[in-house]
Amino acid sequence: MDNVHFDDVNELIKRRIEEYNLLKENGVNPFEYSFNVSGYSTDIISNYDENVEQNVSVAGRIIAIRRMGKASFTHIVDVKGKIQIYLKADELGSQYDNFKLFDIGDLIGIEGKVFRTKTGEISVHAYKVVLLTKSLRPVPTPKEIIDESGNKVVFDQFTDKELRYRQRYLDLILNREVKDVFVLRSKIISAMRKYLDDAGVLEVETPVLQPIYGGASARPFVTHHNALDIPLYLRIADELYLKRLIVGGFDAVYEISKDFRNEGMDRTHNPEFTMLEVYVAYKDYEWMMDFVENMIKHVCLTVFEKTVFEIEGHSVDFGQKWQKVSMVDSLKEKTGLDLLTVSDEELLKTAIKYGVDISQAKSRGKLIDELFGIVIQPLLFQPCFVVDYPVETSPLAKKHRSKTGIVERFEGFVIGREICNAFSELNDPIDQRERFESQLKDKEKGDEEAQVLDEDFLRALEYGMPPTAGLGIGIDRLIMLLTNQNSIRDVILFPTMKPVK
RNA sequence: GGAGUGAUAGCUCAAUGGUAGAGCAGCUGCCUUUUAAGCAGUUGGUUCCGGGUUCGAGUCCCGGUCACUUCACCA
Repeated sequence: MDNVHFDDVNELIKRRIEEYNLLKENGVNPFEYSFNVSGYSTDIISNYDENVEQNVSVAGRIIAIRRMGKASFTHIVDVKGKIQIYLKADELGSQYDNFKLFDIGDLIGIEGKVFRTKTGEISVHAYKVVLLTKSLRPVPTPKEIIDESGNKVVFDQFTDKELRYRQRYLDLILNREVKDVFVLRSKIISAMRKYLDDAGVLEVETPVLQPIYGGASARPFVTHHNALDIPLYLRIADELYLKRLIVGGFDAVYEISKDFRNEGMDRTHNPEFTMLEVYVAYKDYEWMMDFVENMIKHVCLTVFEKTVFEIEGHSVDFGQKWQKVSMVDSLKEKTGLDLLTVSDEELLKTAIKYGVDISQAKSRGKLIDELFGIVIQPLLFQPCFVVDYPVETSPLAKKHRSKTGIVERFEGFVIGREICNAFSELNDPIDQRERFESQLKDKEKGDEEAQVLDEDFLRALEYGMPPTAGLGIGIDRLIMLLTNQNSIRDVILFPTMKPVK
């Protein structure tokens, strides 16, 4: 005991260490090396056949114990779910005595036969029970019942959000639905990869540490490389590197990776987040619209086997053709303002009228973005593509082939939330240089998120980039939508937290 | 960054400015098909941290920490 170090020893931990010592005295290894498992809890239950004797071996963590003297019931959870175990003293002998020293939280292995109890629960009648890992910390003990209407009711649920995020392992042990969300997250990303791979798009990896950050409007994290003695930035987007690869002759590439933006945190923002970017040569944004639409539909069908989702009270159908909404036309319709011809003064006046905070909007492009966000965005429930963005808001997008002052860009929206951003990529290096220079002017005006000029990227464009369609999808937000989660922290396993103390 | 709300036993929560409590978990008994098992008994507290007011502070005041909600910014 004296050589045991816990930062917060209490009676419960002391008792568990005592049990750990007693078990060792009984010749039990409290930290076993392996255990052969024949199947998982929920599979055992669904494969039960009362006419066939089935012997199984399962392993899992004890979440409940009901001791009745010379017999006991315990529930264990494994990766798929939970199952009840029945143990009898006269059948287990010394193993039963050891079981008396087991606690909620311990990991155990069981061999036994499947049966149905008097009260109807399919369980495992153990003829062997071994301790696999002794849990030295008390695990919280929520309890649940199924009420008359068949709904699950949980008592003393582990709900403290701070503890759940900081100690996600406990959250995963105790809240089944949390694990389900992350399994879905994995499946969604797999389905996207499969779709992209099957479409002949090559998965690549580009630098996270960049001497010049670019590809998005955001403030970066800065770090320092000791040997080179230079600052390096954690990437805010993959865009400029992926386009260099298109210049290099790959004609379709994608990357799924973490981006980092040094900005505020809230329900929809984590400092590091997962982004998918796709670039396909010889295609334009019209082609990309069909591509996104089909990819999302494919994900819905393979992971959820449906295209209609109930999201915040709205029935959203990812199976229908996505409607196109023109930013310029819709704003003209609602506000009477023609973005293409309006003067700066007139734009400012209208922005104020609709409640745009002009102290934050440093540029014309930002004002237009804000105005759209307030006036039109909340109206877009069904999946749709917003098109016809003014050139000011999109420094990396190609000018529209027929409409002046407009770029070939679209953003996908679902129930008023943006889920993707794409353009016909700007590949004219002279135009690109002018756009960067215009961004520099915004930066001088105080726009900290304005993009910086990347000379090597311009040089790459000068060698010639084929016409290219590009796409970005914020994966975390897409997963929030599809799994009906209200906070980005509920789709990120270990969200960024401020350290305690 | 602003505003609001909150932090009490391992977990979930109570407590007019007046002895910090309950349920679960734990511990001691009894109990060989229970299931929020049951019955009897019992342990457990830096009330987030630091000041202040008061005869007396979990409670009121000030400062701080962390979280959540919301606004701003952004994806």
